[in-house]
Amino acid sequence: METVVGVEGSDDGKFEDSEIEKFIYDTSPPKQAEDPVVYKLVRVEGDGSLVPATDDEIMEVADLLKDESIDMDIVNDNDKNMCITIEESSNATTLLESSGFLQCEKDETDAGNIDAMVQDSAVPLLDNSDARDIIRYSDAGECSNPPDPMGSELSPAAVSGSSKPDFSKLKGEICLDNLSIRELHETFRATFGRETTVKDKAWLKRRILMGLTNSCDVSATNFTIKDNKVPTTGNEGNSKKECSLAKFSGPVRAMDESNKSSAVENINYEEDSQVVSAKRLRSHVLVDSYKPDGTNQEEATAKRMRKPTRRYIEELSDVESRERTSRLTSSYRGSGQGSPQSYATKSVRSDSRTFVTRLDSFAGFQVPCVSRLRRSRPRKDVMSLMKFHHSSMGAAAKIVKKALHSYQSANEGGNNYARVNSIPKQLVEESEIYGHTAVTNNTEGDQNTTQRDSGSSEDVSNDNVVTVPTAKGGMRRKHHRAWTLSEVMKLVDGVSRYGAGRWSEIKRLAFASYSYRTSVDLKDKWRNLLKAANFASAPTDLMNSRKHAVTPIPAPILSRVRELAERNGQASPSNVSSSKFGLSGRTPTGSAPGYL
DNA sequence: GTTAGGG
DNA sequence: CCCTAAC
Repeated sequence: METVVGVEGSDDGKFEDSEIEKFIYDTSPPKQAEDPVVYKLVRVEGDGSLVPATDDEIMEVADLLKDESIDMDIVNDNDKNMCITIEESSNATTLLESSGFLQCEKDETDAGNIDAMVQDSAVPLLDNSDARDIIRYSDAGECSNPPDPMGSELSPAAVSGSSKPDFSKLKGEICLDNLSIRELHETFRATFGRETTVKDKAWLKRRILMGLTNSCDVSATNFTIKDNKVPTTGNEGNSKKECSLAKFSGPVRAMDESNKSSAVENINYEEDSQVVSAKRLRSHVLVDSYKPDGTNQEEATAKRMRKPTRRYIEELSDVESRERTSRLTSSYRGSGQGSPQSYATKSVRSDSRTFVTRLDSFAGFQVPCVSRLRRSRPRKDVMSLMKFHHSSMGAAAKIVKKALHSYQSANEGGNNYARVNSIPKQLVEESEIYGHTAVTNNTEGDQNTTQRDSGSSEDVSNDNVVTVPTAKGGMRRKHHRAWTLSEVMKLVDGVSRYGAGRWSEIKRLAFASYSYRTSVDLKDKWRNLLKAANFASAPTDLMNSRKHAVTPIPAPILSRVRELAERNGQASPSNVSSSKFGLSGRTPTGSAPGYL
């Protein structure tokens, strides 16, 4: 709690680059701790008594894993480095679930051997200082727990080379070094609620630190642990030590007290913590930890969080756009040299929406700015917000920026661009084959694409972004995604099933896998189909005549569309002239023609 | 948040 | 496909 509070206190909202990095790294610990929390909870309690929410927790974990795994697969394919975690995480989690949790239960059964168990479980992990493993573990942490202290202690560098580890390590050593073995034992007891016979100072220290860290995290977020502790904490002096230890945990958690942006997140965290329900906590943690999957889950959520898309901002002011362009160019060139912030910004700007989206989902941050769904145009209010508070962005925006940035820096391998760029491509490809898709040029995309690789130009079509001159004189970006036959068929099918007009339903049920097709898109497409269908039917076979039709829709489908339209009492908008006069005549069944 | 329509 | 008005 203390830690959190401290964070909360800061309202600044400003972050430095370094801070950002910290932020990113820091975020992982909480989730990591989570599992540990459970773990610990079970074990400790077992020592003294029972294991309450364990089942639920497990279930939840399983669910979470499930969800994650689904979303993550894609990510993983794209970039192993970036998403290290995701696919593997699921595995790891599973592993943990089976091994860790089960183990815990086992421990519970015979409390006598707890010590041994602890040793067993703890030591191996520690010894395995393989960076890769640790990372994996921690990532899995979303649902499982990767002992933060362990990771930091053993292989600081392993954790993406952040500087955090050193800090924690240092602190921990200082705290415990002054304690005698007896004191260590006491501390141990206070921490774990049981005695230990181990005489090895180093081991004790390690264990305590570990335990405390976990417990601290827990205590900060969850009451359960606290409760566990309470019984054992009766001893005097122990509490004191705990406090110091708790302090220690603070840093580990990595929340920079001066870091305002993270503060926001923390606040939420805390709030949830108020709720005893572990379940809730869990879910929350996931959110905070930037569950990659977030995007996919509820578009609505993403929408709310997102910050106005660049393009909108650009559109708002010509100056801005100009600036952006220049910046983009320069930034791109100096990707390695520029300050991190500029780098991040640039990268974000440079790429198309898809990219950003991808980014967010991959990294697992919640990037408000762009939802995975294609266009997310800012609401009016948002725009206005941006306009008026240009200099002082909202907290959310800041956070996003930060997250993005951190993400970038985390993956800074020198070739971020290439990697990043590849992501969108894959993504696009995942859903469909765009063999016949019209290729538009994507100015920005091309730039990036070119850089990364050759022969990727085709892919760009996925994220078609075209600049279109507007009446105002500004340029507006328009992305186009040709409707594939399969999509059209799905649409038709959906309409037949759920009825025209229930676009959201159709979108949800029939187009669940097409994130880029919104209900509005469906509606528009249907409108066009209707037009086409009526058009084709009335004259001769216009369809055949126009070989260059943008979307060659097979006659059968069109006829089906017509049929459906009729069934639904829809009339073709284009045929107004004919239907104008024959309101009653047009519809055999007598249903309203639909247009007046 | 959805839909319908106009641009 | 974008943007809005209505609901």
